[in-house]
Amino acid sequence: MVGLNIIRGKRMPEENYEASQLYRIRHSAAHVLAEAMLERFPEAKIAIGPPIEDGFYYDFELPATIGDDDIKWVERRMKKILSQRHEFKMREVTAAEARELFRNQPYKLELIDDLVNGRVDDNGAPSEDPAETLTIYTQNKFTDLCRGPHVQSTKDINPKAVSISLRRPAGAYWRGDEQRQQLTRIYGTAWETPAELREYSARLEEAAKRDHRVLGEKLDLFIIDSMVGKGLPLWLPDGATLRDTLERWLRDIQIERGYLPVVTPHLGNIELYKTSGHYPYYADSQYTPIDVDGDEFLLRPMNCPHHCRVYTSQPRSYRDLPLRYAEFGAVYRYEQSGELRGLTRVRGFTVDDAHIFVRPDQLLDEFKDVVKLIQHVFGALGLTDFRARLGTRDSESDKYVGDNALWEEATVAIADACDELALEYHIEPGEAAFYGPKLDFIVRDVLKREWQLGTVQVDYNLPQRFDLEYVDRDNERKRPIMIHRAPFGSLERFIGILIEHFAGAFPPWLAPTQAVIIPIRESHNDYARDIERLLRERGLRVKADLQDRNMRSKIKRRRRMNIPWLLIVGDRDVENRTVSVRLRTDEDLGAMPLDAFADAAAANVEAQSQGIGL
RNA sequence: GCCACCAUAGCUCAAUUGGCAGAGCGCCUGUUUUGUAAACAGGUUGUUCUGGGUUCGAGUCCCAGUGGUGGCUCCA
Repeated sequence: MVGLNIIRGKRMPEENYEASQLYRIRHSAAHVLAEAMLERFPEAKIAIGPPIEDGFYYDFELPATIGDDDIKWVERRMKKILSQRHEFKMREVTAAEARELFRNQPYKLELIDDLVNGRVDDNGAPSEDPAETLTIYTQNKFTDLCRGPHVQSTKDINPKAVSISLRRPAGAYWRGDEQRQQLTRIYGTAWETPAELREYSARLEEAAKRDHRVLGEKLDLFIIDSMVGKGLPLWLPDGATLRDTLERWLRDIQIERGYLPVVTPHLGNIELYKTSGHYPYYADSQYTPIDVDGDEFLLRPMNCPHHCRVYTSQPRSYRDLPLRYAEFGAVYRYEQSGELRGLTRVRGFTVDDAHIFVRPDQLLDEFKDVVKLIQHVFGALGLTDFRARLGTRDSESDKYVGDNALWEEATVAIADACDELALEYHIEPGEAAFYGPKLDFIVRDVLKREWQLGTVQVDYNLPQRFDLEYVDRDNERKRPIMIHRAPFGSLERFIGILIEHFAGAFPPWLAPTQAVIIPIRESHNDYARDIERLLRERGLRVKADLQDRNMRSKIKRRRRMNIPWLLIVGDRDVENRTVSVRLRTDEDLGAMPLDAFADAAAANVEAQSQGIGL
């Protein structure tokens, strides 16, 4: 097969992955998978089968639905082939020879055409250079169009370190194009040694336990209820407490930095979105208009149009800028049902939005301040594993507003700000917002899916479309520039990622319940209630567990809920006015004066410590 | 939206080739009064996702719908 890595945007584990033995093993395993599949389904059409992170896949057009039995059969057959010794033999062929060899394989013929016409290069990327020769690889009875490299022979692949049973067959469009044939993709994983395969399986199991959808249910944080609707999460009290804590924290930070609160409605007249350009450009992700007394209203997909109208509510002077309008604004977007996933992809979400209106001379500093704010937010939460992406306009697409000069200016401004902050970023064409380029902060969830969280965007277009102005020092009317920014991105997605990041064990300042008081006997209940009251007065989120059950079962229950501090109180504690502190890490700190605990806990929360030590 | 798979008590799961729908946890009642991960006893819990069909008989087989999961496409 050709090395058509249509894994756009997905990172390989290492820079030199393509040169590694592991890459060859996986590439070769993909060929063996194709060989076994052709034995099972001789009429199958083969597409492509590259190595990917942690494994490989191969796409097929199959004559029938594939079942578990087929997968098992193919896996057994692969292992059989791998246990024999078959060389991977490379041969150069002309295009004519290749067409003859693959005359019954339409996908291969299409690839051959593209290669010789120079429409794609070996990596599947657009290319100007026609390929001069093609290469094929043969092992056992299977030959594939492929640029290699491969292992020398099947004996270089340990059958015990290969598995194709990992995932069920999946649909995938030919060349990633929704309009084209849907193929059946079979994923496999392959490693150099069985021990590595076992580690990988263990890693998957561990990841499943951190899944925010699993923890969200276990910790009573949120539900997604089918009667309310897909992609519309309901926040339960503990989840809402976590969310509220984050909101208040960010709100305070923003007030310190001169942001001004605004509150605007979730609907707007369609004229608002025609003016902003959302209506045509964003149509695919909007809900159909709602008829209100003969006018059409849209559930808002973004908050910026409303904030632009706040700006125009008064004449503005150059002295007023920068103006920073902040709102935790709920937005609604139509997402295809198959794309919804827990809290990370929903249909209604809250953006920790702000729109900053600046003069041109203020743009760079203001942009840098925003990036620093985002870095501060990520840093405070220990989110260090992210990458910064500069999304630019795709020159071939027509889904953007505004002329090139403005886009160029905005893109340069972002790049300059990053350079001045020594922030590493990479450029991805086609990832811009429809009104301007943006800098995104991207993290991965437990299943290694990447999600965009924080974002900063520079926009010259909406100010123009809304005819925003300020009166400058020289008494001329000038156009402000707009910065759109959201450090969390969406509260829903951010918290989803945060749940996985902390594996549900939140630092005390975020934990919905920070401490539970567990009386040893019923006679200690009054003391437990006293402690509860006192700690609540200190601003701590605590509960006295007064249920009629024994202490040990209460400990077990609360441990499961990842409560940072358990305060066990018995006769000795009542007498000495102490609490016996047990940490969620199972460390027993022993008895400590109640006031000392209150001080230490309040200090820990105040400092937003990552640890739970006192 | 597309391809595939799945759906049994609040949760995790069982139910032989189609033959009376079960267990643990939870919940309720009583007994127990406990010093660091489950005291004991009894009780309760069902439109087997929904609607049709085949059959003497359907949790089990067939069709349609709904919801979920994995993947593709798309995106905060």
